[in-house]
Amino acid sequence: MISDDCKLFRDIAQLRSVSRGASINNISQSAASQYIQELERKLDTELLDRSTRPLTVTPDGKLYLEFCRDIIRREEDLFSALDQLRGSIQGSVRVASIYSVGLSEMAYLREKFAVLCPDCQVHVEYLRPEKVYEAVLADQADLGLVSYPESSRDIAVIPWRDEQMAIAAHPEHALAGRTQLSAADLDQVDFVAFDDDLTIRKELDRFFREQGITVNVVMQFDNIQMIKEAVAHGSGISILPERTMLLEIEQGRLVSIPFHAPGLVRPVGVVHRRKKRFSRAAQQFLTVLESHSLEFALIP
Amino acid sequence: MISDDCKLFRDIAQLRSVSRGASINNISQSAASQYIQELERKLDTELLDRSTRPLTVTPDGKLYLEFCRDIIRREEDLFSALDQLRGSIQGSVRVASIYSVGLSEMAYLREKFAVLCPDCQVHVEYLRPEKVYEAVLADQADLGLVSYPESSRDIAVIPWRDEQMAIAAHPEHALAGRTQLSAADLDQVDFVAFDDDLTIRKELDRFFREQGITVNVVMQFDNIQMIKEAVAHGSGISILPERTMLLEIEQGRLVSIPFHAPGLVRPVGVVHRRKKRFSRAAQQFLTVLESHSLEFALIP
DNA sequence: TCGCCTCAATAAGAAAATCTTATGCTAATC
DNA sequence: GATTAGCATAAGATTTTCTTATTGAGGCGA
Repeated sequence: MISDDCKLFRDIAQLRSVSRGASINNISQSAASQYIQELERKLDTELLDRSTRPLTVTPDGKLYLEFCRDIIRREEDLFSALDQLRGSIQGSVRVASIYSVGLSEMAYLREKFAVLCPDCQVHVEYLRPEKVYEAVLADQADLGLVSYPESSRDIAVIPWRDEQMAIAAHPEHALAGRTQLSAADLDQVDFVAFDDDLTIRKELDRFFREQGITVNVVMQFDNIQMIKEAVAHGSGISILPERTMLLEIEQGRLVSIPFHAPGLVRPVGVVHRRKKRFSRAAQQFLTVLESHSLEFALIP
Repeated sequence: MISDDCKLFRDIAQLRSVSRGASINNISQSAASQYIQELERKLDTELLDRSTRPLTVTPDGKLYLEFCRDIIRREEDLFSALDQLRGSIQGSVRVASIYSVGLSEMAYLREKFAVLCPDCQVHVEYLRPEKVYEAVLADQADLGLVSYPESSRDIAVIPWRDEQMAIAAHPEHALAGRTQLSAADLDQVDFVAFDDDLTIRKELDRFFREQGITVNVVMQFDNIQMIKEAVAHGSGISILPERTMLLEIEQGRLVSIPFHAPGLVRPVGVVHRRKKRFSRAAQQFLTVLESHSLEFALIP
């Protein structure tokens, strides 16, 4: 450490003895003597007056002693500041999430995390999907929760869960009473869709094509919230991750109709910067996510 | 210097480049790289994030950067403080003198010194002879002016001048009219002497003995001032360094009578601590003293 | 996506610094 | 003036630091 030399000088000056200062610092008397001489040569001054015994500290030496004490103090401050920073960084995880991982689910995740890692902190920020990637890339978030996660050179993906999709319909809708629907039932239906540049839209389009049906896209939005609003307003039906409708179903604003559509799931994953080591908190949060996806393989 | 490492880190962090930081500090890129790694190992943290280009300073690195800047600043402060101290010490000389080096002569010495060394300062303190030695030994004075200087283990002597001795008499004294006296003229005269533990007293006693005369010691004092008072009061004659009487002669309170007494001089010398190096000012003051003793080999 | 360029990391060994042991020298003390 | 304790010095070993040469990786333009 930078202050080792300072400690040696301080001890020698305080004890007024080269040899005792040396032994305290676990070096030979000779090494200490040579060190002091070298120091005096560098500073071009006399720090200790060895013509008396015990030696005395010259005025210049007193200045230098002050300097050394200061350096030692400052290095200690640095260490504690680093410790604190390390603690707070290691003990915190910043999560950027898309909106559709709902508030209530996130609250549940936080609770489980708090049990596992009581001294840690989670910061959750809800962002639009592309902003989630940006946040992760810019190291503004340690973990990103996105649907249809895509890896790239700088982004790695940890799959989290595949969300079951279901029909979303207004309670009064013609299909609302049905307990089970097949794809064929959706042919020519009024449909509230995702924007056509979104992966989920492409997946649904592909699904319809495979099933040989066509839907009548009456509106499209770039987020689930607006789609649910439109469906609740009676503009048409839609296909959404079932768990994202739970609140509206409970409120009687929507109904969900299960339907058999193998492979029609929305994958959600965790994205993170490649090469970045996870903080302790981030590792714990991942553990929570993992156990959560097992626990609620379907709908909680 | 202690802050060399700090400078290297500061430059690397500021320039966001290991290689440029290295070249600024005149070391190879490799050395700088190894240094940073060693530093990170010691602090057990990552200071620079090399996964991006140009590299970025981590939060820990920013803390360390602050630390480095602080150390650099403090070392600069130390240097300037040392310079200042050195300047003020090197530019000052503390002189301890016996009283009989008169005020007017000292004023003259100061003038000559001021010409030779305009940025320097002299501190003169008048002390009794034994106190002069003490002051020099205790490093409270750089130079001591004493008569009959004695060297010892810790005290070295630089002879300065031998002061001519003359008879001091009251203007009305029987001998006052004489232009030249020999020792025989002093036989049985009333004499104001120095205390018998003083070297000058012993020297005079030896002189009288050698000349085969006896004086009648009517009073004795440990300092010239009192002797002059007694002589001026008419208590008797005395033998004093001629130059110490100049003021009283001018005032008509005393007369001095030259007399032939080879070997009867009062040596005055400069004493100083052995091994102690003279400050620049002290050296200059010695030069002044030397040239002064040549200039006024006798009485100015 | 492929070179290309720049920059950092690493390897190996040279150079320099620091340290140790052994011994000499000096202040302090009696 | 002899002894003791403590600092300085010498010589050489050890450790650290540095350099050159090379490898590996990010950034960038075609």
